[in-house]
Amino acid sequence: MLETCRSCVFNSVLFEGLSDEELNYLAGYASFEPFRKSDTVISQGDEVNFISFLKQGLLKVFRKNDDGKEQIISIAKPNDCVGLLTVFSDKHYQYSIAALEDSIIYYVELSRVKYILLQNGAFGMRLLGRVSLAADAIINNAYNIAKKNLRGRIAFILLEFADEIYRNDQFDLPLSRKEIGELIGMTTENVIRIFSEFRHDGILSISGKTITILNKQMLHSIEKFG
Amino acid sequence: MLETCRSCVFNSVLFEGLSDEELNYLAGYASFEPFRKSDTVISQGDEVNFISFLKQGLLKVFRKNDDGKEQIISIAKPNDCVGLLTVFSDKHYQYSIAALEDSIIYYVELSRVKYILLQNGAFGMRLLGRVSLAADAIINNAYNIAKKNLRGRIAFILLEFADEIYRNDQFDLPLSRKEIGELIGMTTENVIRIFSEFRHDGILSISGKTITILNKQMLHSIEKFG
DNA sequence: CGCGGCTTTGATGTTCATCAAGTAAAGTGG
DNA sequence: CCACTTTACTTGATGAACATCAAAGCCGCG
Repeated sequence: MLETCRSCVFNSVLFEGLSDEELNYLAGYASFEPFRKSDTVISQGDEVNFISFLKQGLLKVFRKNDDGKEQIISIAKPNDCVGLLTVFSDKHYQYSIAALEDSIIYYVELSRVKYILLQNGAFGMRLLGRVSLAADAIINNAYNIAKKNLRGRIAFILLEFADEIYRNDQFDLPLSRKEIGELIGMTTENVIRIFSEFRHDGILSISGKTITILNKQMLHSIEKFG
Repeated sequence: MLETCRSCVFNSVLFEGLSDEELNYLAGYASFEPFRKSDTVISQGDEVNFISFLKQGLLKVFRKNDDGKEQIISIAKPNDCVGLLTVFSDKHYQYSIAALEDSIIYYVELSRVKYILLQNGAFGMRLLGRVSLAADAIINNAYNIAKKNLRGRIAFILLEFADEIYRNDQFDLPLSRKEIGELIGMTTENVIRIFSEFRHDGILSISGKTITILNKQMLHSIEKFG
């Protein structure tokens, strides 16, 4: 298992700098699990026993509002440590997580991570950095989206899918129109309306879930000034 | 200095569990600085060399938008570790900080904290918990405010000042109407309009900066359903 | 005293959510 | 595999919430 771990991205992201002994201690109890599209990975309220790492696929992190509506907090992409932020602040997950595509998740026992944390201060410092960065990203994202108008928000997430997730100007949306609304805080109807608008303006070509970005420059300026 | 430190809240909040030796190592190079109302404490871009702790007073943490407008991220109150979140993720502050009231800030050298972090894993674990909690709080706050309507947002921050900061239903607002707008994402005009509305409805009594909450129950239900 | 920033109120227009209604697609059970 | 049900998608009409613009009084400060 050690060799596999050393070469796995999980290692390079989170566990770099650990000794072979430490890595073995973790790896011996590491595991992985495949999920099918739309499977539930974690339910709000579940006990936090593992650190989870998305090896392959795409997840949505979401929670239920007071009024019963779902709100998507973030999209996890490959090589993300899922829910790293809450692992150290709560014994129970405050969010649910579901697979948007077929996914593979690696687990390492949290108790073992904590054990090593106590021995190895440098590891703790790296973790601190990563947790802080993750928090910064979420906070920045939330503020950026909140201050944009609807067209700007749609442009923003389209560019995110194209540039950050699929690295291609044509891709299949892994989210329904409704879910997109839940992600960027607007109604389903307006998501559709603005998609149509962008299609009429020749910015997008849309066929069901398949999106092709035709005028990226325009999309960028809508995102910036929206 | 050791005795002072042991009894200081800074200690109980962040440095509990450290040995006398460790605490001395930090305390020997701790310092404090008083600020007058409206003084700048930290400027966006400053190098992060210290962990700062607000002993007394009130601060605003803010940043400039792309369009030049200021946006208030959070209000720091006594016993808060100011900017704890960015200390471990960046070498430079991404936010500016200014004093809303006369304040006293304690500093501990970051390099010394990091040195102890390397020696003492338990300290790292506590820090991780605190950083995660701070992030959770900011994220929750942002989402909660964003989904409220304007009356709900005003109710929310009035209750925050009354219950969390001043612990009194009468208090002097430390923020201008404009700053309140920057804090909860609305225009100055609408802040004023809703203040007036609340006054007419007998919920508040307003005299310049001095606010008295007359009908707290009403305010709570506006905050909840807004 | 006069200037600039803060406060206040009113009028106007834009943006967005909501409601309604219909079509298309995707599960589901016989 | 087909009828049936549900869920997703789409467009239009309407109204509410909110920003913007305008104008005037107020206050502190050099």
